[in-house]
Amino acid sequence: VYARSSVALARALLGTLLVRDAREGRTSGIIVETEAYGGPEDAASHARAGRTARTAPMFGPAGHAYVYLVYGLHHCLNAVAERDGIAGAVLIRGAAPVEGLDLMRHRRGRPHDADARLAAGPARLCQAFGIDRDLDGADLTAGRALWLEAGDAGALDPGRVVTGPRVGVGYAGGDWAGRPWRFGLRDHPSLSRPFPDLLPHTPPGT
DNA sequence: CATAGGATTTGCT
DNA sequence: GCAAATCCTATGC
Repeated sequence: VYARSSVALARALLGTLLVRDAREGRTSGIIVETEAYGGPEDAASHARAGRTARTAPMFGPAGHAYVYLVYGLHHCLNAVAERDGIAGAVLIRGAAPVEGLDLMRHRRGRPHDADARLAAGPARLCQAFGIDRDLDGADLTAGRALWLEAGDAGALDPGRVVTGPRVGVGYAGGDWAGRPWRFGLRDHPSLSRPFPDLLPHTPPGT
């Protein structure tokens, strides 16, 4: 299921249930926003520098977690795609909380946040689900600490799926920053941020 | 070995 | 709207 292109996997993960089992309890949520990242050819991907100690999981077998620390204080969760030896991963950017909302709120330490915002954003999601680098490389198909369930993904309305440019990758050259590799459910309250309005395509520089 | 910068979030102006 | 928080990685000398 995971051993396909990161773009295909990013689209497919929408509507699936992300489940975290920890000592403090169980938390889960429906994934509503993802982003695809490629291999060394993708100037916006961590794999752009080739295989390193940090990015090794991206080059490993599909269905494992790639968790990294960003800006020195936030964690982000990816599901590894592509076959073993080929780099590719899907950043999980937002989920609609289903189970363990109290635990999520406690982990977040922000009692007044709306339910839908508890895991809206890649770093908020990791904080709400209690995900850190201890889970880097974890097997998401083993069903132990962290896994994905098909759930009622079939109930997802394909007409609600929208795409757009990936977030925060403006440093990437060429057309990499502009590729519509971000996927989400239109107008969902648990998006990290709105998708840009779909406008008629205009050539660059106009 | 030194240093620049980041797949973010939050709080203040 | 802007900048701080904060640390690890990647790169260059």
